[in-house]
Amino acid sequence: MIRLEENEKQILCYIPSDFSREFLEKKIGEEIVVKGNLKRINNVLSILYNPNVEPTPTKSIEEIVNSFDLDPKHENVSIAGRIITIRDQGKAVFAHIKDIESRIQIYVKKDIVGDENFNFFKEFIDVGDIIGVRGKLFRTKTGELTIEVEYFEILSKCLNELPEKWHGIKDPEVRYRQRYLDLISNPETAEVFTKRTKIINKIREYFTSKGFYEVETPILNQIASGASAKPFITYHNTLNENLYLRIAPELPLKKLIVGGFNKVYEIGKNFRNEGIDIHHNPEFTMMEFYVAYWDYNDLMKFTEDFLSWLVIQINGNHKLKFGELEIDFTPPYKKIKYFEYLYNVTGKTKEFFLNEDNARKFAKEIGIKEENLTHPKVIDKIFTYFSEKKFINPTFVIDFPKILSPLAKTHRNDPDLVERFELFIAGLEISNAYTELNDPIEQRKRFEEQLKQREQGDEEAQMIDEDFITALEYGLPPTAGQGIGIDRLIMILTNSTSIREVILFPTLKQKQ
RNA sequence: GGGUCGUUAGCUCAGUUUGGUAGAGCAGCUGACUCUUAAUCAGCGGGCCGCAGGUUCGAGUCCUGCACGACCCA
Repeated sequence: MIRLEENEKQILCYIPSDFSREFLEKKIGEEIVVKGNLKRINNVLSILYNPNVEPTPTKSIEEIVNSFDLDPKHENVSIAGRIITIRDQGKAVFAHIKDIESRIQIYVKKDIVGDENFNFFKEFIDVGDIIGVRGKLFRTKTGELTIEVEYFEILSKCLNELPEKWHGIKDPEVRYRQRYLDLISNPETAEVFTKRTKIINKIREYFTSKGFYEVETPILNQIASGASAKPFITYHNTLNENLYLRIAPELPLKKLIVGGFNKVYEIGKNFRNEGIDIHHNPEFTMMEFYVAYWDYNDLMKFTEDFLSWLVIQINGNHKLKFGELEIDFTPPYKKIKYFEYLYNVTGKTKEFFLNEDNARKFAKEIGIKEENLTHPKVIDKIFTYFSEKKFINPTFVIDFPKILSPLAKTHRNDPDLVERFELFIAGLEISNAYTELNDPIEQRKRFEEQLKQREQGDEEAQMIDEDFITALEYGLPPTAGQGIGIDRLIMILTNSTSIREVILFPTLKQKQ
């Protein structure tokens, strides 16, 4: 269907999604100025994108809905948004207009807008169009807040049909590839992503109130540092060298503590060249923060205060549902010692697991393929095997083996351990933290140990970063630092069981 | 990497067991209706059945391969 008609001085047209020049030429009548010149057709099309945005919205739909909850008193308002439903009553039309947060009903009455405008509305305005309206607020007899339209204008034409109004978009592939359709047609999706923004705003609010500086450190680096992960490699033309996308911002942030910042944090994307599943996306949002003169005990206290505050802000109380689970964020959170836990579930001691032959033999017995793993990785696998999905309420697993933690400070009471914890919630690893290793001589030894593991085939072992060691040589104060997986935290706070449900445009394979 | 499932109208889905003219609801189009809200009523149009092969007189349906996606496992 296509129609080009003159309405006063405007030319309006409906363009089907499969329109072509030939199609237009064939269909356009002789009396119409457009003759198939492509430029001219574009001019006609440009009318669809009206540059005169009038009426300009005075308030968002959300603000109007919230501020006129009881008696709207025929207040005059202007709003704009996308039409999602139209109910034609003959000489009056009801429609709903929405944006990301809210929707409101409009009432277009022939008596009020006049015959010509009313006919124009019925003829040319479709579900999906973006329109602006001005009018008086009232309540219908069923009590719904509604705008009685006095003036309206089409602001942008929707050339395709919207997804079904009742079921929305279900196909996960379409939801991820065309997220805008998901946001338009599925209110639950819109809620998750507006909540995501609110959560991140609240995090910034909290850290700012505690005296932290927010900083930005490089994404492009000569060395991928700060975590055990495979990096993405890219290339800079004029420098003529390969660069790595960061896998963590840890080392640059610690350099800022050397520089005199006492409290810093960064929220940003990390990139890890690894598999994709419900808990992993190759690019994901990480928060890291560092505090001079704190240790990991201070961090645990801080984390309890911060998380329980955040959950109240977002959820209203400390208990929230996650899938089948109920999670209680009331502090204090349980602390479980790494090797104590392993002893309780296996009957084997720290000394047993720190012996490589024992660890490998044990791993084999429980069905872990250990042949291609380094000793630290074997221990890590064993711990994961016994702890996976076990810690539902927020739980700190503390005092990790030193050989798993090349950047963490040796435990004050045990040379085999480091002062490190991971925070688990709903069985997910949400956070990783430690008292920072600030001895440049020991840091070099730890890096050299990593190099050995790399030579043994562990592609995730960390690379030596000489610049970082140099920074440590100038003196890193005693410091504690923590990383928080923001996407996973948002999953828990929005009851989303897949990471793709909290990332607007998750990584997908190119469609052929 | 392995397994299971999915891909049919713009959208949500039937139809696959047992091969035989491609279906519904919503959306769209035409008409009626000045408080509807999954509006209602009457009528109409709409398909590369993911792609490529194969079996068959005949394939949306059976077989093989491929693509993309979801879930589970490693």
